[in-house]
Amino acid sequence: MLRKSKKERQQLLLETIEENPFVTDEQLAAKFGVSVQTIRLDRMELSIPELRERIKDVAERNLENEVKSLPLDEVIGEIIDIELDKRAISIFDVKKEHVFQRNGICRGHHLFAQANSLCVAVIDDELALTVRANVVFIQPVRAGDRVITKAIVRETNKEKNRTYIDVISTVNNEPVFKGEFEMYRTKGEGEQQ
Amino acid sequence: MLRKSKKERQQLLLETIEENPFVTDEQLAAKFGVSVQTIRLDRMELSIPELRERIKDVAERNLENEVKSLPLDEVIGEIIDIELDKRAISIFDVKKEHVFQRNGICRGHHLFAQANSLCVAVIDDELALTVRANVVFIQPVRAGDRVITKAIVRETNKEKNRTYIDVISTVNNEPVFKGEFEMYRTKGEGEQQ
DNA sequence: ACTGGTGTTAGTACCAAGTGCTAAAATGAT
DNA sequence: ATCATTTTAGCACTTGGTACTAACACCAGT
Repeated sequence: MLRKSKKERQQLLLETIEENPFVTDEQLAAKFGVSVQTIRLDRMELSIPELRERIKDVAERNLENEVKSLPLDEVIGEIIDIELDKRAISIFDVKKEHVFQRNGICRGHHLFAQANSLCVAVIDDELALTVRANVVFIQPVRAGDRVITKAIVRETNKEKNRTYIDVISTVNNEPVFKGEFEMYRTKGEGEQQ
Repeated sequence: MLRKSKKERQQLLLETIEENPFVTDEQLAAKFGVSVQTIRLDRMELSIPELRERIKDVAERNLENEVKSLPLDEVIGEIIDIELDKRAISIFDVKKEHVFQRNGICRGHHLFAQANSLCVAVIDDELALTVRANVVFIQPVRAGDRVITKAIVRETNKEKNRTYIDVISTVNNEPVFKGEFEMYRTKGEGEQQ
């Protein structure tokens, strides 16, 4: 086996550990056909921490992320008031993970998600699906802002299995987002898709 | 200091480790005013693995999660083709975390997010913000579906700093979502420095 | 008072996966 | 051949444990 040069080996070492941080020095030594000590010298030179530190880093990054990723399948924002089939209010605190790094402005789909999930929640039915939505982003929202979103049921058409909801989101009482949502619901004639 | 009973201590131990998996036996012993050995017996009885295993578990959970949580602040879906200021295509695999538990149908805001972030991406500008969106959810999308979304720039109005984009999402060539997005941009196309 | 059971503590040997250090080889280049 | 670089070896020590044995401490029952 043609042994690679130091430089090549160190480059590969970087890539290997990047790809799989759970690899031990011993495994690396075997992989590159060198001694464990050589791997350790390499790690020193490249300032790569030891296995346990690497794992810890991954775990710590994760623990932060877990908080971020949880809202993914829950209601976006916190519902603070609800009267089924009539109206609902939720609040959503915009954090730095919700904004564009470049300009600090909240990504539109988070505001949409808050409004949309509030519409789903306000409907007193087993099944509530969004059929159509017309939304307007009135003012940019930034990290640190607290968005208060109100959903008001405008009309329910039992024949068509539709509910129409008006949504308005504000920050400091200034409107930042508004939308009209047309929702499908089963109640009445129980028509399933 | 009244020392807690074994049961109380073990309950608290569980909660403490749940909350902060990075705590060592020594720290726990200090916290509960017992010996390290007692903590270890407790862990045995409760089948709580040692610190390193706990950290590793968190880290491994992460590696899975990374795929899930990354999209939160990146583009939703994977862009597979893009021609700046003209058109773009992304794919998004719907997983079980994207759907309502109750009926297995994808939450609308994920489809919106895919479309919206594709619109942001297709604009060749420093700043691109959604101003208005009219969207229609044509057919329910379910876990396992692969949503292919195409964004086509219809028009750019340089005076108004606006770009209008048509979006259509399909599953197995059947349309499931469509939308019209009005985007704000700082510069007209082809005016980048 | 003696015995038993539960709970707690102490101590030892051992492990993985390292760090930190010194020193000796092996290798390559001039 | 000589010198620097690179690699290897060896040893002591560290953390945060496991696994096991042995010793206490304390309270209850007969």
